[in-house]
Amino acid sequence: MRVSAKADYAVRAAVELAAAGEGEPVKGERLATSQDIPLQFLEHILLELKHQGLVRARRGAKGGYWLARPAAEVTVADVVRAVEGPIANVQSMPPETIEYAGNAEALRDVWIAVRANIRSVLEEVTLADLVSGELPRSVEQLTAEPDAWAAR
Amino acid sequence: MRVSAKADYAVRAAVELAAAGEGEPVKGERLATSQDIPLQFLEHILLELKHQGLVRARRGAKGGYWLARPAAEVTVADVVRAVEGPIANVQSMPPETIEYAGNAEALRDVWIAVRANIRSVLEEVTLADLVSGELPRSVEQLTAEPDAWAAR
DNA sequence: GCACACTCGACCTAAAAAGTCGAGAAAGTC
DNA sequence: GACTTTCTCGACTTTTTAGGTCGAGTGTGC
Repeated sequence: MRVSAKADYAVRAAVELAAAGEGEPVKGERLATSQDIPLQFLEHILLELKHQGLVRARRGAKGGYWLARPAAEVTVADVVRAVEGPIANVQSMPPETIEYAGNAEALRDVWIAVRANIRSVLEEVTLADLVSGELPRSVEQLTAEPDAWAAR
Repeated sequence: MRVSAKADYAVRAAVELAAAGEGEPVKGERLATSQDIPLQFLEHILLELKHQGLVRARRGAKGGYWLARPAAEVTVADVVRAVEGPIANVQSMPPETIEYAGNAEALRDVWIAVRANIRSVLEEVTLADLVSGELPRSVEQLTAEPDAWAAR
């Protein structure tokens, strides 16, 4: 139950693009240094984001990357899915396709519930929220509990 | 953002032990066949559960495994943590220890919120719930949304 | 035309996940 | 007390994924 470096990098790069606004394209190298991500690896990630239609790019002098849509219309879930595929799988299978034997039948519903709860965060937060630092109230409420900050 | 086969196996085996009740110990082989888990791999998992104090075991004829605590007092989170360590890490680091640069600062709070939401499911559901098939209301509500069953 | 910066496939390494093997040690049975 | 059963546990193998590198292209702007 972990977030890969790739997904983390992708979101951070996307946030940086969101912060840059509509003006000039941002060079890969600047994204790499400002978020401390290995450049070549980042370019692969940006390419995937481009293939998924989240990002656009132009080569050459004055080239670079920019968001294909307004930052307020791109959620964290969009970015994570672009590089990792469907969120929250069990053994690389979507939970709703799994058949559990006998006593474990109800376990499928647990994984479904977990996935729903993950989505409810990632699909609510947009890149614009991240740039402004103001998260949706439902998400802020979750981080408000001191318990949420305890390692476990 | 995926659940490993190991964690899935561990929970299923634990549910099977919960279903067996307080009577005789259950043999590894029976757990393996009833939940269709490779025996040798399962034995490693059971050993980890034993080391974490969730399960007890006895060797020899009439030997087998059983739960160390009543099934109603063991949550899915307990089992998952026993085999996978802390739930929901980013790049194998707990989210609260990560420092994000500049524009990505708020991202940490997002991961914290995700973790909190995962916990809120896994810490609510006990092995007894799974055996009976009756999940806590808060969890049932999550699975009630048709949207929760859509692959994405 | 030339420098810049993305494009993209091939490749690489390390670690983790998943699973197998086999010797040994405790528990019960006869 | 020999024997069988079943857990114990380290060592090993295999497969997959994560994470990262290289280098040859190709479009763009000046």
